[in-house]
Amino acid sequence: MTGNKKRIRIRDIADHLDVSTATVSRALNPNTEHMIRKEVVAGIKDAARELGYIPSPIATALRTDRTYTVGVAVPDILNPVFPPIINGIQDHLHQNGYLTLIVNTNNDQRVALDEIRRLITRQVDGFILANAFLDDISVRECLLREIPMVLVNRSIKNGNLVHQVLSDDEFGIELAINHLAELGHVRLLHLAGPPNILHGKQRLKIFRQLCRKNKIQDEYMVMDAFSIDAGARGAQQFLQQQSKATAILAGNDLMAVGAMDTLRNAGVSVPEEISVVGFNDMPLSDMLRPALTTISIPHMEFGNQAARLLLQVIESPDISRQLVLLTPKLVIRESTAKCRSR
Amino acid sequence: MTGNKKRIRIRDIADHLDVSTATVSRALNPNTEHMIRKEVVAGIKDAARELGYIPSPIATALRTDRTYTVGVAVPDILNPVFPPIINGIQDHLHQNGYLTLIVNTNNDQRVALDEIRRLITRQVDGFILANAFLDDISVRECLLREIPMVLVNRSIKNGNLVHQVLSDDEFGIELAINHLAELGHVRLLHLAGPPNILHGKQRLKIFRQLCRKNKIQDEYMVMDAFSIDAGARGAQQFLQQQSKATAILAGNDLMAVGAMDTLRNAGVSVPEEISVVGFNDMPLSDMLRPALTTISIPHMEFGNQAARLLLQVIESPDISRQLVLLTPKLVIRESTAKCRSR
DNA sequence: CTGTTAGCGCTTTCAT
DNA sequence: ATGAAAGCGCTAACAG
Repeated sequence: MTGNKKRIRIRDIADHLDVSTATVSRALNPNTEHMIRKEVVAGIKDAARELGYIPSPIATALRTDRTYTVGVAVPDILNPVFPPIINGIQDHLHQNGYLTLIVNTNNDQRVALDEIRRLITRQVDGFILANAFLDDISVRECLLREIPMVLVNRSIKNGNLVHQVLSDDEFGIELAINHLAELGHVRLLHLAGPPNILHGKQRLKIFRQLCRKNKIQDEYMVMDAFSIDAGARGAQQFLQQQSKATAILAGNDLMAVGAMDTLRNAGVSVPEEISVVGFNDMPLSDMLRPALTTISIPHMEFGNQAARLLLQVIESPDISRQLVLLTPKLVIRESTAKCRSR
Repeated sequence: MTGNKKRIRIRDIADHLDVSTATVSRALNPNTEHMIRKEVVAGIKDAARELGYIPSPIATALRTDRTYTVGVAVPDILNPVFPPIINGIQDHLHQNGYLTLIVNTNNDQRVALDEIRRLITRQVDGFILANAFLDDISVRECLLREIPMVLVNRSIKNGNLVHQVLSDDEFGIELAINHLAELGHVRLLHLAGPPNILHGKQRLKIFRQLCRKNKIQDEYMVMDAFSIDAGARGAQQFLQQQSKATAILAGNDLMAVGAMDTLRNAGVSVPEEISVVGFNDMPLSDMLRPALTTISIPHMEFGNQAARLLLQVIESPDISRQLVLLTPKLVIRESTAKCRSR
């Protein structure tokens, strides 16, 4: 009913108080507020409130080249690990006045690059990438253009080029292997993720090292995705090969889910015949039957830290490279049990 | 290495070819391209490519008041139903050159309103809201400000005021009740969601109607959330009350998960002793044990349709109100079985 | 068909 | 401490 159509601009406030637009602008900006007499500032703020002034972020962006938005790329929003990470990122960014632009890349580097470029065109102030491959063209692009960026959860081969927030995989896998060893398992199978992704390659490497160190027989299969389907295929192969392993360490929870499903369909019971350990402790992993024993990473904290780091980088682009390593923990549930050698 | 610092603007192309900026602008805009001689257009496009011209969406937005961004609000990104809906939305919007701004409102109307206002400040062209309460202040705000908006999955009391993409709950619940009736269940319990949300109120109402019509004993509990926890509490109450119901129709899958967990912990087996039906067919519901029988809604399609509708509304704001009703289907898995009266 | 010109709303020299 | 004025990059009257 109130035909309150017109947007209030700085000009309106200025006219209203008979000062210049420059003065209004300065009074309303915390960084320049000190340049203006206190009383004047107060008057301007009052008028702004009174008139219902809302600054135009677009005009500001055009003028200052800062948009207060950051782009976030995830490989697969359907993977339950990512929503909590996104949540953590948004929480922190939001509190600091930033907007979050989320894009889903479907695990495809080309798609990712396209999206990243679109966001660059939109002038985002920086990126948080959760979708990095070991050799990643999007990361390279950002590096080249010197756009503030932090990698979360995944990273690139040459990690010292970038800021990163990662889980301490070595520690995580050690937890898993110790747990399994204590249960009497001496022959383990690792369902590894794709070798072009950090966790795929690194977890496998650590797995093999630690097995050797602990005198445990190590088997492994390198799968082509961190998905339920890949886990299922891995388990199928495992059954066909008549492997002697008594426990499976999956590359992530989704793979664990797929593996358990296949084992169950084949009449192999978990954990009685085979123990399964996942990685991530994604939401709902406690609601599976058997509930999944897994290496838990602090999802939200991942997001928070990544956001915090990025804002730091945006403020001081030349800050030295940072690596934040978050410590995982073992969550023992129902999918692991004492080894009953077969 | 290429010190390619400077952004190429329309001005640069114009100078390069000795035409005016207006001509360049027109040549590069599909809607005005026809005003310019073909050869000139070609020349301009070539030069643009050659010089690496990237238009500034910010300048365009300032000038035209169109940002080609839309805001999407979800009540809880951790609920697995929403990621696929978001996916569907983004797919469609992206194809049409729009950017998606996703905000998570934690089921809180105040938070939602704040977020919506922030996005309005950022000049989004429209909203897709998946978080509506029956009486929703954010929806009211958008209505008041006449901002293009479509509601998806949830709606408001006075639905004819808004564009909506919803599931046909009546049909869905009918499917569920028929299924249960065929299995011999004559006493059903509905775990209803909060009555201030469409699905909470509506599904309960339909449930009661259809039970009456089918001569089925209806029981129900009204819970305060569509969450695992609420489902668990509902099941607890169910056990304490020593209800005679032999099947539970949960308000959504999360509630079903919580209920099944509680039943299992109490030593009540699903589906042997109690059948459970969910609603939504969220990702992973097929990986639960027992795998969840549920009413499946086409998540992606929800998103697609909502996006399609919104773009339509943005183009023609005065289009008549639309309601898109998507048909659910019953997915029978392991959580329902023949009634063995207790 | 094309050019001239005037802004969109804001910040920031430069001057006073 | 404040104001005048220029301009970020683009589009859209208006004029020819």
